[in-house]
Amino acid sequence: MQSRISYRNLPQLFLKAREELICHFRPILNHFGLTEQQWRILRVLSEREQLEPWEICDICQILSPSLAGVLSRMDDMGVISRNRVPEDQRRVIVRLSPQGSALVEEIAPLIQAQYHKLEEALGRELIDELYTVLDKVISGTRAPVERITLPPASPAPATAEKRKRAPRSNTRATAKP
Amino acid sequence: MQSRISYRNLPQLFLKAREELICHFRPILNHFGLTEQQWRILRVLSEREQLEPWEICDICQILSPSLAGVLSRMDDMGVISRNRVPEDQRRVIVRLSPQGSALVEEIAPLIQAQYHKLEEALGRELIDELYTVLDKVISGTRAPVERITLPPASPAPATAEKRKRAPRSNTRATAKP
DNA sequence: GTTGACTCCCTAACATCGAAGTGATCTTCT
DNA sequence: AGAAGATCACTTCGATGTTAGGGAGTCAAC
Repeated sequence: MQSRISYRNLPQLFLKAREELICHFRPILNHFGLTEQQWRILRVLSEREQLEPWEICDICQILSPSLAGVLSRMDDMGVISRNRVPEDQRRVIVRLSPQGSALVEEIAPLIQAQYHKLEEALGRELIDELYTVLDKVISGTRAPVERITLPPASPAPATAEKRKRAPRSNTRATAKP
Repeated sequence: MQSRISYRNLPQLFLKAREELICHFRPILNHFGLTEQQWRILRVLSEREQLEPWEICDICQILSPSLAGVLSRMDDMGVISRNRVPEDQRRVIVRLSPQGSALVEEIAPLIQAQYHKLEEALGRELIDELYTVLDKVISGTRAPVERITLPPASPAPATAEKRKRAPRSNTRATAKP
């Protein structure tokens, strides 16, 4: 039978390409005890002054449940502040603290420098091409992608009980003595 | 001061673009109780017959610690088999089980169909462009990217104790009674 | 003014990521 | 043979991704 997929795994290629880039920045962030997500938030806050959580979710590609923990930790670190909106007690305003601003000022030049190195290695053209293509994929200015219809549910394989590692074979052990 | 970064956040754009694609496939995989990583592994195994864990890590962009758990669960599900290499008891061979092969046969046409819809919406040219650009980024056939040198360690902000949500303001509460 | 729908942020539970480290096995050198 | 070093899968720990659901606040219809 062998029903093959004629397309290369696109999401996977994205993952690989992204890793190829991010690996040049990760050491910088680690150096300051920051995660990638935390930096994304810091950077956006430094450009937008104040944001609400749902905006951060949208801009930074972080799901709401993740963001709750991330913001909580950043608050504890003292790099951001969270305050309820008086008019609507459901909403929250997130800002950089002075500490947070200082941190961004300290890191930003390093990130900028690394981007420059990256551009030198990859070439200006490729970088521009990247921005262009990625924007095309992201912007919804195109025909909506149809969803295929799914067949009736095939029962999911049984879930686990106790997991075990690959068993050792006794080939050698029994042969030894 | 305001040391700005003149480059748009490239890793983030990758994330967004990738999400824009993967969101069309996630429902299919969820329908069969599979995660994205599990499917990546299944797909690769269906093409390569047998692989060792480190190869899967490399091909599927999964870190070794993650893979341990993933393979363990997939083993429990009965879709793969793990066996030690007799000649080298450190190594492990991973294969599809008959169940696993059947599962791939069941899912592959759906994935293929969704790719087709995707190509219809995005356009053949864009898809091809994507493959080309991503490959350029991935393939090491270019000048190595230099690493900037890091300044001496700035002490990481203090870590957390107990986290708290954004405090409720009492504006309304105190004004009410 | 109370109910019901809705929005927003949050928690819970589980899986994965990312960094660091462990144990067992194999290889090489002495 | 024996010791040092390398390899490989695995584990540990804290943070984040994903899915599902809960609690408080707002708004509109009744």
